[in-house]
Order: sequence, then structure tokens, then C-alpha cells
Amino acid sequence: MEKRVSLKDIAGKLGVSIAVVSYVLNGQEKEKRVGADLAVKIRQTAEELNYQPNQIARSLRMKSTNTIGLIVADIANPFFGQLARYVENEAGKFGYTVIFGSSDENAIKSENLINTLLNRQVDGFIIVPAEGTVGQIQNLIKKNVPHVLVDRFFPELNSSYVILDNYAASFHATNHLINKGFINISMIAYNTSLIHMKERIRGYMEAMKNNNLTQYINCSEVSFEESYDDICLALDSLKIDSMPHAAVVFATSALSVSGLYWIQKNNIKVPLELGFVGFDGGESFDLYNPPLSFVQQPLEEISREAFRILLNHIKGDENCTQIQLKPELIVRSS
Amino acid sequence: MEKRVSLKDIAGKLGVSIAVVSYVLNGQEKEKRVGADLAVKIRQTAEELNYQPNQIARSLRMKSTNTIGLIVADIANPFFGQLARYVENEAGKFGYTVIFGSSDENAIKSENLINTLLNRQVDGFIIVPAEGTVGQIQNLIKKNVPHVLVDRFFPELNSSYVILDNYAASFHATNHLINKGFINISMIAYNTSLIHMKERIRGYMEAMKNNNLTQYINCSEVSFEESYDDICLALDSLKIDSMPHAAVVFATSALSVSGLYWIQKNNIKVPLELGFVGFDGGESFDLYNPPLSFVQQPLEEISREAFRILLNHIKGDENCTQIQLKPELIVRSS
DNA sequence: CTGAAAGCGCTTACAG
DNA sequence: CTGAAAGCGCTTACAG
Repeated sequence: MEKRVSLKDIAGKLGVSIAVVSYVLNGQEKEKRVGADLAVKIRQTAEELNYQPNQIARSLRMKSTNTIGLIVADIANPFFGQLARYVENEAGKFGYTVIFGSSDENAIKSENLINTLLNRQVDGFIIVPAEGTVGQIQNLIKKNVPHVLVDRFFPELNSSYVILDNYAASFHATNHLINKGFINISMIAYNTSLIHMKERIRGYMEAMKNNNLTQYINCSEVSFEESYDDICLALDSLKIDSMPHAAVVFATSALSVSGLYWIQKNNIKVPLELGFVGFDGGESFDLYNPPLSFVQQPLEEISREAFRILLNHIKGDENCTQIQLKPELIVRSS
Repeated sequence: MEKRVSLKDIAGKLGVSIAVVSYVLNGQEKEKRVGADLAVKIRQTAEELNYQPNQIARSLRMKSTNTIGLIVADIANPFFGQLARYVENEAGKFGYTVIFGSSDENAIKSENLINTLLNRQVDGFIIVPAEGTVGQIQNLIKKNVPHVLVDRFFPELNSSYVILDNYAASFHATNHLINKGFINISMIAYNTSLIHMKERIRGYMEAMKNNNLTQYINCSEVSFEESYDDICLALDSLKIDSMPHAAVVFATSALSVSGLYWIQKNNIKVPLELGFVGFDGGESFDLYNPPLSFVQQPLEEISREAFRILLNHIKGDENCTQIQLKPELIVRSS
């Protein structure tokens, strides 16, 4: 690369110290009482030479990079892609850039990611924590690294987080199906100890119990890695063609979409032969014929709040803020 | 944040110079002939103190950050999310982290993004260039900043790029519809001067001309901002219910999905009432009943090649590499 | 009003 | 075999 122009170059050209030019370029000429004419001359030559501050040098000196790390499960997953976009927008408004990484719900990858971003001196983290990463988050707390968890959190830890009211989400989803007359309602969830999943399962269970449908409770927990095969097995075991008709609540967006693949493959008619509530609406729910019902998260609000809280931490606020937002059930034909 | 341990701390504890500890921690004890026992002691205390190198300091000194900038149109768009993921994977293998930004196909945003990433001293860029950003890319060339363009490029510029053979993509897509017996074939594209779009349009036109269907050529160019409304207008004007039946080739993934919304709204039967070829397959094409045909890009290969070329540039290779990859037409019921 | 100087945490040519 | 020292490009307390 071409040599960049530095403060030294400007100072050299004008025969002044680099301190003054740093002052005026940072708008401190008033406080430092720099001569008005000198100030304009400095600004002019900075312009001429097309001076661009070296953020790395600045970061080293200031011990802050104006950079945040965003760790999601998978940036290619539209849910996390959306999240990333909202975070990017919000961060941009405050002069922050974002470095991202995908953990694949894997604790080892998560640890590597956190460490490399830490070494790169990010000012803070927004993290969708994977299973088995309590220690990593605990470490951030110990080191006093600003961070906010999103989508999930660890109840035993005192971190800031912003999440969905997951219990309410599946509780309402299940009730919706019950109100439509379904009785034989199953849930497809991930096999994980993470709280968001446990809460979604709990909401489903409670709704079933409240309606005396305990005998129909049937929750299949599939693995992250083999999810499609596991889902097929779980759905195959449903007695779709018997009465009362079956219905399924899916616990995440990816799970719902996999479910749709199975439904298509088996040529099932929704909602006639199978009740359906998905999670985190995507095109597929809209474009399905007829359109499908799903639980909607306020993703933009989640992202906005997460960044806002993170910024407070970065600025020194030590108090944890824990926010739970309300889901919305988008009711359509299923 | 807690104070991090530095080379100085290790050196202090052992009563040696920071130079030696830098040497052994960088595996240069052989070249620098550091005593074997000292080396193990240094490694030990580095371990004990949990030393983590400060990449910012390292970057300042080395004038390289091991960071690349990735600029896409919109990270929330699954096509670009996928791209980002593949780039992330590839970069990770070589110790690079990626900072991303979304340009929204907007030249101003693109310029801001490029500048802030430049100030953050990224070692290079992978860019999906927006319309009107020739000057920005030219600037990178002038400054000798390593970069590779992706998805589109500027023919008048000598940059590395890796793109799809866009001409072939829509040429084959159109021919496929012709072979299925469609005659009245339209294209929906974006209203942009960017080459990838011009090539997709050209491929459509050529296929039509080659089959003496010039009179049926009908290409609607919609705007990025109002794409859905524009698409509806364009599709409304098609005479779907007349003979010969109409067919549409969509020039991007987002366009195709918008088209599906219109198709659903108007309750059109594909392919019975309307021929359809989409771009960049997503779930929606799979889940449509019956599944839809589309042009598939080798996204992983594009990403891998783009990073590989970028890395070569970063390492000093001044020669531009320009790659065009073959699309695949995934033929299903439409 | 202005500048010399220290220091952020590293790497590396150089001297012994 | 080992260390003192310069320097990457900034910011800022301090002295005049």
C-alpha cells in the first residue's frame, strides 16, 4: 500500500509540532488556545494532503477501538443476518464498526472467536451464547469486559441481556392451536440446555397442562447437527392421518423451515391435516399456501436495546440491564 | 476493563528484556539463540499470567492488522449472508478476521464504509461494489490497497474480481423456458448500470433473438428502493390469462422472491399459468408447490476464490486475477 | 498561545 | 547468547 499521510507530515510541512495539529484536528483548538489562523492553515493542509487518522495508532493510545464484536450462531442464517444488520445500523450511528463471527453453536469455536476479538481489543461484545460457554462469559465478567447477551442468557450469571419472553411465545403459540381445536399438539425443539429453549418448551407444556392435554404432550428435541434427519424422524412418528388431527409448534425459525421441507416431502396439507405454528417469520411462512402462523420477535428492538446497553457498559456503567421483550403471534391460516 | 498482561510484565517478573520474551513467544528463539532454559521459563510464565498479545500494538508496529473488510449490499439478505459466512470461514483458516458493512447499493454509504475500514487499517477488501462507486474503487487501485470485487465489477478498471458468468446464466434460463414451449417471456431486472445486471439482460435478449422471439422481448427494470411496487406494476401488465402463456425470468434472488409474493397475491398457478425461473435458490423455491427452477451460483467457490486472490494481493502479488464462474440451472417443475 | 516529551504494547535491526 | 533502543502514529499532561 501507498504510504499514508500522518500528523507528522502535516506538522512538518507547516513547521509546527504534531501536538498542535492533533489538537486542532480533534477540535480542541479552543481549549488549547491555538491561533485561529494556524488552525485554518492546519485544516487546509490536512484537507490538501487528504489526511486520514490512523485508527490503530489512536486505538493503542486511547485503549479503545470503537469496534464491537458480534458473535452469532451463523451469519448465514437469516435470523442472525437480520440481527447483524440491525446491530450494524445502530453501531454505525455511534461511530462503531462491528467484527462478526459465527460460533455454529459450538463452544470451542466460540472460545476462539472471543479470544481473537479480545486480542483485537474490541470495546465490547454482543453475543448469542452457545451451549457450554458459561465459563467464557464468566471470564468476560471477571475481566470486566463490556458485553450483552442476546437471544439466550445464563441465569446463574450476572450479565446484561435482551431476550424474548420465550415462555410467553410458545405458550401463546400452543394456545392458539388449542383454540383452533387441535388437541394432539407436539413441539419440535433443539436438544440443548440453553434457557431460551427450555423456556419455549415450558411454555408449550404449561399451555397443554392448563388445558388438560397432558396426555398429548410430546416434545422432540433434535440435535443442531442432524436437525433435519431428527425432525423427519420426529414428524414421521406423528399420526398425521388419524383423529384427532396433529399439530406442531416449532421452536425456532430453522426448525420451522426444516419442518416445511418434511411437510412438502410428505405432501401434507396445512392446516387441514396438520396444525402449524412456526418461529421467527420468514418468506417461507408468507409464501406458503395458505400463509402460516408464526411467533414474531421484535428483532430490531432487541438489536437496538442490546447495542444501547452495551454502549452504556463501555462508557462505564457497571449495572446489568436485563430485558425481556414480548413476542407477537402472527395469526394466519394455520 | 481489567489491565491486560503485557510483554513487559513477563519480562519484569523474569528480570529479562522484553525483546527476548517477544522472540521466544514468536518462536524465534532458535534464530535469536535464546537459552533453552530461559525459553521454557518465559513460556511458563506467559502461560501462568495468561498472556494474550495485544493485536492493536502488533498491528501498529507491523503495519498489518490481519483483518479484512467485507462490503456487501445488505448482510440481512440471505445471499450476502451466505457469502459472508463463506468468506468468514476462509479468512478464519488463515488467521484473518472480517469486519463487514452493508452499502444498501448506495454510493455514499459505500464511501463511508470504505473510508472507515481504511482508517481501521484493514489489510484488504472484498467488495460487492454499488452503482456509482467506480471512483472509490479507482481510489483503492491508486492507493494500492488490496481488494477483490465480487458479484459485479467495473470493466473500465483493472481490479481482481470473481463473478458469475451472468450472460450464460440468463441465457440458459431463458432457453429453458423456450424449450418448455414458452414464447411470451419477460425479464424482471434492476434498473442499474452495473455490469452483472446488463449481462443478465443481454443473455435474456440473445436467447430471445436466437429463437426469433424478438417481438416478445420485454424487460422491466425496477428500482432498488421501490422494487416490490415496481415488480407488481410490471407483472400486472403481463397478460397472464391470454395465449401464449407468459413466463418470467427474474434477475436476482430478491427479485424472484418479490415475484413470488405477487404470484401468491394474484393466485397465479406456476408453471401452468406462468413460466418461472428464479435466481440464487433459497428455501422459497424449494418449498413452492411445485418446486421452482432457478439459476444457482457457486457461492462457496466464489467466496473461496475471492479470499484466495485477496490474500495473494496482500502478500504482494500485483497481478489482477479475474474469474468468471459457471452458473448451474436447477431444473424442477417450472 | 505553543512545543517537547512520554507513553500505549509491540517488533526488530543493531551492538555487544 | 542477550539487551538497549528506536519506532509504528497517535494523545495528552506538563512546562514554558
